[in-house]
Amino acid sequence: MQKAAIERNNEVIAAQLTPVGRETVQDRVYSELRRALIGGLFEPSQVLTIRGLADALVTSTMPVREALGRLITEKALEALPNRSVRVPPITLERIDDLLRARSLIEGEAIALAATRMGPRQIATIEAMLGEWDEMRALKHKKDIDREATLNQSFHFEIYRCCGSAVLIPMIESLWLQSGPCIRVAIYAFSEAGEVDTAHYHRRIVAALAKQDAQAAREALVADISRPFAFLRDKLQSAAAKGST
Amino acid sequence: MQKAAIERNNEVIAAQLTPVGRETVQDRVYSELRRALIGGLFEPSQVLTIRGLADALVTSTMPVREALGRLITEKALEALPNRSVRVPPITLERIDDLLRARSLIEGEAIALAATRMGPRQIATIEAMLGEWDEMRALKHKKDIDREATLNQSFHFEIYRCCGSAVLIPMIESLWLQSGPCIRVAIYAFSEAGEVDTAHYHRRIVAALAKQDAQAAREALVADISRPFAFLRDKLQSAAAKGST
DNA sequence: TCAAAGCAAGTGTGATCACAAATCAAAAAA
DNA sequence: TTTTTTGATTTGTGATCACACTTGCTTTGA
Repeated sequence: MQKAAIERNNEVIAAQLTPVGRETVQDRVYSELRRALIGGLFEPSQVLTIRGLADALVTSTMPVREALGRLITEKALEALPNRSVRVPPITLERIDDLLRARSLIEGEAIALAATRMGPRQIATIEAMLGEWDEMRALKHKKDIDREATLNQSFHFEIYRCCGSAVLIPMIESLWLQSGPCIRVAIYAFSEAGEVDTAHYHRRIVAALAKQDAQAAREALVADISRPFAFLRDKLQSAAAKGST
Repeated sequence: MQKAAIERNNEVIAAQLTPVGRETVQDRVYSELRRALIGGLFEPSQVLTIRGLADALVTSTMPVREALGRLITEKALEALPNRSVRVPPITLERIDDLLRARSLIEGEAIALAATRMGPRQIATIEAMLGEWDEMRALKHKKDIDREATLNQSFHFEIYRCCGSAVLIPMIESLWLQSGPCIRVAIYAFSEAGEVDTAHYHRRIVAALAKQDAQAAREALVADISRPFAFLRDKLQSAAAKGST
């Protein structure tokens, strides 16, 4: 019986081949819509149609409708009584609500991560800090998308260390919900003279390196509060102008 | 022009008729599965098939598969690599993880509610306390389902007062995830001599009546910790027995 | 001129079918 | 007896179709 030999041979093969995976169309549609939502590619209050998205993504309606259903249950999209779906509109209450929830949960996650990150993980996020500086050095083209992606990677690299399989999906859901709001603020930021995001990230890294959970939490809250505060002011002044 | 008269007539009609609503089949399937999950009707690790559920619910596969997809994104169900779906198995880590998340978020929700509940709302949950006592008075039949439903109503009546449209869906998601676990504990409770749930609820109501957010948070954490702690012990002793 | 009725295009929902992958059982080979 | 292979059944996925509801526009009537 050559069972052992066959087994060994299979292991050799497995070591050289990378798993091809078996992603469904629905998963791709879902991921794509997620990406678009977090990245703020859709505007608040914009309505989405199944057939429209299916055409844009070059598939049939079936994967799209299931992906939309999933996004609706995550509150990333909103089902109108007319059965059409739209990205939720921005309101003052919603902004405050989202910021409070994010501070609470992401704060907890980073506090947990602070006690669990080893030098290996710290090095990873420090490298991201460097990457950020690099990007700012050749700042002639403001690559907002790249900035947003890097920011996201930075945060989730940390959250992943919190060791909670329950908190992380909740954080993802919160990013999904605040994506369209945030993007509005990001655009405004880049017009109104850029604030130094890297500074806030450095504070976070410093706190994590010292394993200071409380400081990390505070630094994080300061970081995520900025776009919300900015957006809040913008909305309030717009409302004031509109009412006069 | 009799426009005003017609308008008035329509109002009269509207006052007598109750809106018929337009719930889709998918919504009903989703609600039903939610109810079953929170109520612990499915066992941890149990696998569910689309066609099986469709037969059980007497519909076609279409509404079921979309409902399942939604429940998977909420982590109420789990998608296996084989593409079959099951209710997530219980592990020690998961229990601790769920309890921590629930304490954090439901604690925050009740703290917010404590400052926002008026005498009207307090009266409502006090009435539920009374209903509980009533039920315990004629305790000859242990109606576990009714107890669980009442417990759920009690908690969500409070949470609804927190004024956060973001936190409440997260809490619902957490109940969905802990439902199958909790049920195991509940059954064990009713065997092993019932602990007085009403006592914990009374503590919560007392704290809320005094608008004492911190006390309310602590009382709540004590309340929701019990089944988790019980389940934790049970699992640990089972593991100890299994390994010897 | 204007409001209401009627019509047409568009949209979501559910059912059914085709196909590929997985699972399980029986049969064949070692 | 044990392992492998083969075949049948089950299952999830995606496409397509039929139907009902909504929406926006045109036409009709006052």
